[in-house]
Amino acid sequence: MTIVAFAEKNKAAEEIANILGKGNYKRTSVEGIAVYRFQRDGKDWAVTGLAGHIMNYDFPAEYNSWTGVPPGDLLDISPIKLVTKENFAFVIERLAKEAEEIILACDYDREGENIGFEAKELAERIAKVPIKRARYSTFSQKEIEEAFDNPGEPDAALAMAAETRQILDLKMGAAFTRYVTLSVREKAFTKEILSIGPCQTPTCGFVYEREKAIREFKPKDFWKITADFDADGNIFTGTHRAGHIPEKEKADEIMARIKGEKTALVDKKTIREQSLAPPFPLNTTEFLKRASAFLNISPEKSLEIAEQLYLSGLTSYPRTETNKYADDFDFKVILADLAKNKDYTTAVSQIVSAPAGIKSKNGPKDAKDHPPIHPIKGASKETVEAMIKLPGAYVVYDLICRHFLANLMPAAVFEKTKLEMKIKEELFDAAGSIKKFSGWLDIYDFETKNDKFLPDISEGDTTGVKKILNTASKTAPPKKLTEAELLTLMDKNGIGTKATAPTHIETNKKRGYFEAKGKTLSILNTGYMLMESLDDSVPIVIRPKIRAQVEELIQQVEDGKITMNEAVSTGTELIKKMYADLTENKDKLVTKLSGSIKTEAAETDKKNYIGVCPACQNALRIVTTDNGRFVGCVGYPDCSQTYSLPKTGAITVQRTKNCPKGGAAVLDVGKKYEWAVGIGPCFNCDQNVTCNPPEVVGSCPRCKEGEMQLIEYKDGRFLKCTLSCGHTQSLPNKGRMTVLDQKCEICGWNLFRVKEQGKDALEFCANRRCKAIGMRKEKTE
DNA sequence: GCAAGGTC
Repeated sequence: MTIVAFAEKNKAAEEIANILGKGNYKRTSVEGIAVYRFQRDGKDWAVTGLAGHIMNYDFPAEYNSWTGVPPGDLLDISPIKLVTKENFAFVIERLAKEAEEIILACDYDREGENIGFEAKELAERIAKVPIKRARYSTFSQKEIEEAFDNPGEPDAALAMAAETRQILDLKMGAAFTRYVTLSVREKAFTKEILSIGPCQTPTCGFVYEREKAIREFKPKDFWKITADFDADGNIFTGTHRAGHIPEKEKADEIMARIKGEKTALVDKKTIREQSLAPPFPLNTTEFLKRASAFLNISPEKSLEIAEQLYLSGLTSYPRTETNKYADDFDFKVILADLAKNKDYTTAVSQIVSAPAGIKSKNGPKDAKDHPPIHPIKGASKETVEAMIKLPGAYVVYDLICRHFLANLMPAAVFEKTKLEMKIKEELFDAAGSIKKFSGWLDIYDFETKNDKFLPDISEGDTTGVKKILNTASKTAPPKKLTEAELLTLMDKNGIGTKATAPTHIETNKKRGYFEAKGKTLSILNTGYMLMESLDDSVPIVIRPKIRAQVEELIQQVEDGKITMNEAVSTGTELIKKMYADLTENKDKLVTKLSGSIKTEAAETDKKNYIGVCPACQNALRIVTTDNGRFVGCVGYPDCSQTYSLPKTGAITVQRTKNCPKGGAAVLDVGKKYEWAVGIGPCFNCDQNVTCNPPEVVGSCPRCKEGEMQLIEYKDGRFLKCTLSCGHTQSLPNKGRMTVLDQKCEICGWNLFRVKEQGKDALEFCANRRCKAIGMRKEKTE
């Protein structure tokens, strides 16, 4: 008989076997899954690692049909739990047969308890043996031994808390997703799924809120007064104390008081040292934020790289909330190894030779899960790239190493100088900053902090005033949300976990709700329309509150205050209420979303795409029917915006031209003329001369007042006076003709250049009344 | 086909 233990993952199982077996264990394999066997106190032990959850909730098969089951019905039925990783289930059953006792040894948290219960459920189908729980937070000899010497009882409440989340998330996600997707498909053809979820939707909500703030932003005027001071040729700038002045009169008053002043007084000078502490050790969220901000790598990719670095033994486990090292953390071995990389040698020797010893600047979070992300081994760029074939592998490794080193280095020190300058009675502020001691910044050069110098002057000194400026300006709209900011918002609001935040961001990208351009996120039309309609109908869904409410129910289950069933039914009621709000506003939702989907389709149909509908912001495109053609909105029938088009002639939409009168687009009709959508033919327009300036070559030799204009038509070309004197002149009809910038020295007309195929190009004056006529210059190409 | 959470 054997004592069987289940850990959350293989790596943990091996650690446990190593510690409990005192380095003496045997690795066996069942169904390709490692089982570690060893002896302890005369007993046989078997430890295996699962792979996170091995079961998952789903609806019974008869509810799989999206069209056959009204989505709302999903809220009234109970999902069932099914095994998703059969090979692990097999190993659990196999080990249960030989077990005299089972110890659940997954991570010490809510999901870990739940994963243990999955193993428990499968094992209990096979054998009735005592099932215990080993609780540990680190893989130290002492903690592991204690955890397995005195295992406790499994915590059903904790495990059921996770179960509550699983059921409520599935119900809400499935019902909402099916409903929105199917409703939109009634009006617009799309194979895409429009998903809604308790984490992904608030995540999109953050991007939407920022975008909305940008779109609704109204810039405000302000004035700013600055002065350039001259201290013995050293020029520095100060800003008037009033800062941003919203009223022009006020700024003008100040200017009037100091106009023409040539000297200023150094009224006050303060110098203080400011130290900048190194960053806390890296936890997952902080790591993802920095990788995005410094390296421009998406959270999803960063986590994937960190996972590979971890599996290759280069860095530690990448999923942790902790940003504090344990008291007995061994920095020395790692530091010695890091010195192998020449980029780190100097920093390492600084750290190990510090008189006060090696000291970490620890953060406040100790989630008792894993140590902060840190390097395990020092490696060169070539080594890392040879081990991990992912773009960005080395820069991510380098970031982790530099962060680790920076954290152990002394604070940087800056000297901050403030000058209060007085021009008459008006106060101006100037600030300077000089790095006195670089400390950790030596190794961590991701954020550059440039020095800003001020001249060496003292209180009571006077300086010259070179110029005083009153600059009119406008307040700037908020900036687009960055991926790093989004991660912060998610973390603060409890949306997702350290390990899932990147997935939620990725889901939104995959659904076409928002996209990343470099570090910044931009909402896409579908995402904006979805959020806007949800904001109108079920605003709670796009805000973090929805997660918080479910989280509170879960917490009550965890605390044993309510049962899982009670929590599920309360939670389901909450979802039903939201679902009712959603269905009540179906029309609005569908109109906006189907319009946005059709707009995307129209935008890719370049030939017929016209532009944005002024009435509804969807797409305008050319519609051709048996009765002719016109420009219509994809939002039809909800939007009936239309424009007529000329009845004949091939139409080409000009992408480079905008109609100054506000036509929706400018079209070429045949090769004959232009037409502005919503305005009409360009030749009837008073703006035509501005839009299509005639090409003139010189003054009219007959009336002397008009200019000779080049007229080109299908069958030929000639010159015609722009005034009504009626003078015309023919031009050679063969070859490609261009009017040159160069002028005829005799008559002042622009020279012409004609190139016939197979012949040399000719440049000449075309003026029949010019004395230069006939003096054609040959030009070889 | 739908969620979010583990882990690979």
